[in-house]
Amino acid sequence: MSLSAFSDSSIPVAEAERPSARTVPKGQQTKHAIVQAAVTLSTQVGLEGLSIGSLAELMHMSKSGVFAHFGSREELQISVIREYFATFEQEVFYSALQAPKGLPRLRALFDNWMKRVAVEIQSGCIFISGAVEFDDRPGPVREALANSVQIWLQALYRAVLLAKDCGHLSADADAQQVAFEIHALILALHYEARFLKNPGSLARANRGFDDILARYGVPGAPDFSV
Amino acid sequence: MSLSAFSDSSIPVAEAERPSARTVPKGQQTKHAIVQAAVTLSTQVGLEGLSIGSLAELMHMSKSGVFAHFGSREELQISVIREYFATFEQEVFYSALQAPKGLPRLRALFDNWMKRVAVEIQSGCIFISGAVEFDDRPGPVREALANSVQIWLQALYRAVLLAKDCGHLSADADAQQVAFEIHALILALHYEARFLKNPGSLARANRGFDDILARYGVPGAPDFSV
DNA sequence: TGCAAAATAGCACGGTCGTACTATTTTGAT
DNA sequence: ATCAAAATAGTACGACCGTGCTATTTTGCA
Repeated sequence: MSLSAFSDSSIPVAEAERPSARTVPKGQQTKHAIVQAAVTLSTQVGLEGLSIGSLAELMHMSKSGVFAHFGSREELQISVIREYFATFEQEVFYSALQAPKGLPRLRALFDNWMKRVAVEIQSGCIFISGAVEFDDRPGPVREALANSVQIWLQALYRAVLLAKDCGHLSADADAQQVAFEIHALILALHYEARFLKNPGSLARANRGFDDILARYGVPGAPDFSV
Repeated sequence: MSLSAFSDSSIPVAEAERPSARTVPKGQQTKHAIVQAAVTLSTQVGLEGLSIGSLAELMHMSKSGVFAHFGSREELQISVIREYFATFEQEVFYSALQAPKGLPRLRALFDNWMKRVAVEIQSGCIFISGAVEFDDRPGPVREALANSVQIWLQALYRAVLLAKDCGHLSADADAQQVAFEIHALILALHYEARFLKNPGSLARANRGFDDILARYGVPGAPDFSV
């Protein structure tokens, strides 16, 4: 009936999108759209708070319609983690590779990370909420989550190492220690800004990073003491 | 019937305890015992994961029996927060007041905190899990939680200030910044040790603290460069 | 255009949750 | 020992959860 032509809200969102690349099956398109929505939802309510019912409602689909794409809630959660990690990798890691090796790249890494967290102060971060939700719950979800984080922290660690190799950081700087302290700053920023709503947290995280560089940095290195 | 004399497991735990102080009503005793159990449970599954059913089972009581003491789940959660904060205050804060003012007391504060977190790596920390669970959920529970944390962070901040006043920390040290970075170290320790199970986290948190003191400490101050 | 296959919907089940209501047991002062 | 009050148990309700099952609709190649 012609009325349905006006009820756009009842149409699955994927249907409204450009079918950019042909030969890509419809189901896969909507699945991707579902995962995208699930990521947004998870940042707000956590991976545990993510329910198939609320996700279906958000997608204007039936519960079973959503469910069929994943086969289990765990598989949905893992898909969310993978998608979240992929965009994190893109926004923070790959985009920092454009900066010159050494200290500039390390700073780009941190700046990109800070940019993300600044947004996540409003929305939430799956790597942080997920860590709390799954620190005591073994299983594939926990593994996927821990794996993603470890990969990223390893990348950060290697960036510090590279900065040492370039002579931009003191040779006796403990790279693991530096990475740990950078991670610490981000976690404190998230905690104090998002939960406590303390003003000035962002500036303190930035200053903490500068202090680390001041401590281990080598005078004359590029991008030193900004 | 005499059989009941052997079924100790069906007796509420509070009944088995010494009724130390007379005139203290029975209900209040069991309520306290319930809160204690609820704290233990909450450290493991979070304040959100805490359910009246599982708590009742743990206490060998009926759901309604437990429920009646609080009137709502929120009130139970708030009781848990209060109790948790009270023991935190005792273990970390008050017990550090025995140390001399200034840097020694600040170090005692940090050491006590570290001692707690070292245990909570196994059990969990309500101030951290609660922050994630309630960062987006307004209400009395969130308020009770944020209040407790703010009080503690204020105490930490004042301890840094005092160390400055005593001349143990450089006069141009930013006390807020120092407190922020100390908090950051604890959060990173909890994250990397409890969730990622990275070895060496404890040592890195300790070393981070020493580095802070080395950065702002005044040579000749008591307890300097341990 | 037809038609199998893929995608989605509908429905039901068992489970857990918080909590209201009522009944029973236990407490403790007299 | 008595007996009101306090503490605890029993039961039920509606809501939401994940998920299995069977229809129905939609897709996209022949």
